[in-house]
Amino acid sequence: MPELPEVETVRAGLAGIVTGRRIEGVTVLHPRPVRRHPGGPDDFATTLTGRTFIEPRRRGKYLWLPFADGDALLAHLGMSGQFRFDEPDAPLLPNTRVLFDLGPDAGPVVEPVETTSPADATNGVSTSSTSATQLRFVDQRMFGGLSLSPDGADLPAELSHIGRDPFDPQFDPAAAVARIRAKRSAIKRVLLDQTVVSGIGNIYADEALWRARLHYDRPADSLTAAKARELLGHARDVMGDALAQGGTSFDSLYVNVNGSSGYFERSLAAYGREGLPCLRCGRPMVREPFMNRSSFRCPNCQRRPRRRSS
DNA sequence: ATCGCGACCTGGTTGC
DNA sequence: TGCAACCAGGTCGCGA
Repeated sequence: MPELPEVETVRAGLAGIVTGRRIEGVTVLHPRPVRRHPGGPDDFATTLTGRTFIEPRRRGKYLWLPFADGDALLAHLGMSGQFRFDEPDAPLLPNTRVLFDLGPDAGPVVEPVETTSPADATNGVSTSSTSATQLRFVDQRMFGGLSLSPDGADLPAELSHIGRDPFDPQFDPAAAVARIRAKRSAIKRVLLDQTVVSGIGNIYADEALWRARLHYDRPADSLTAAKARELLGHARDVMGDALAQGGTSFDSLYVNVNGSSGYFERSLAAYGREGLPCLRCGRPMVREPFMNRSSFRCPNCQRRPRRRSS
């Protein structure tokens, strides 16, 4: 599921749960998610135990969970990664890969739920649990990964090649426009290139291109600076809209995708709308393969570019 | 140096 | 009904 808005939702959820807490133990159930950790699963478990989290951070689709000692736990959700927070004896979801047992929350004391109140009996929703202390990494396809990044609290060295995302306070729009226009590749390929601008994936690339009325195959260096600036603005706007929606439909206990739920019903104008009318002109949207994946566009609003003349 | 493709995985859905 | 093929929102490394 994860492009920038989804990863940011996870980050914010993790921030409320792990910050200030100590790792009491780590269990690696499958070695693949820690494949990028140099010491392997056993070292991953032992080296993380005893460390204390400070507030999680994000760049693009990457997360890192800094420790008070200056190192960090680097995490990428891949295509299907989730963090879940559960009671240690709760049944494991399928594809649970790594367990982190956390010590008690050392942060501000939370008002205990008044369970004897008749008012509470009316809403059967359990909104909090004082015994949930296990952070779980669940990942079906295992494209995601976890590793310890030495001295990575500020910015993991592994992310040095990842460009700033549009929500980064130090994001430089003019520089991003210049990087885009320096590429001869198709504009969608450039949007997906995380070294140029990070955080944009297949869905939001299609949404941004639809808003800008651009065809995915348009050479990036054929865009005017104004058009490139507009496109970046659309990318940021659509991800901001998704983030605003995502923030509301989550149970704060579960740091992530509940997998199901109505979160998926974001207002998408392009992605997944094959055969449905373009929300601007009414023509049926089409799906076409591009870079071994699906691209959705309006055949009227987003015309295929003429071939480059030189 | 840059670009494009295939590999890496599991599981749900589609079509014969 | 069975089974193969296809599809999934990402990233990396390799060869050209």
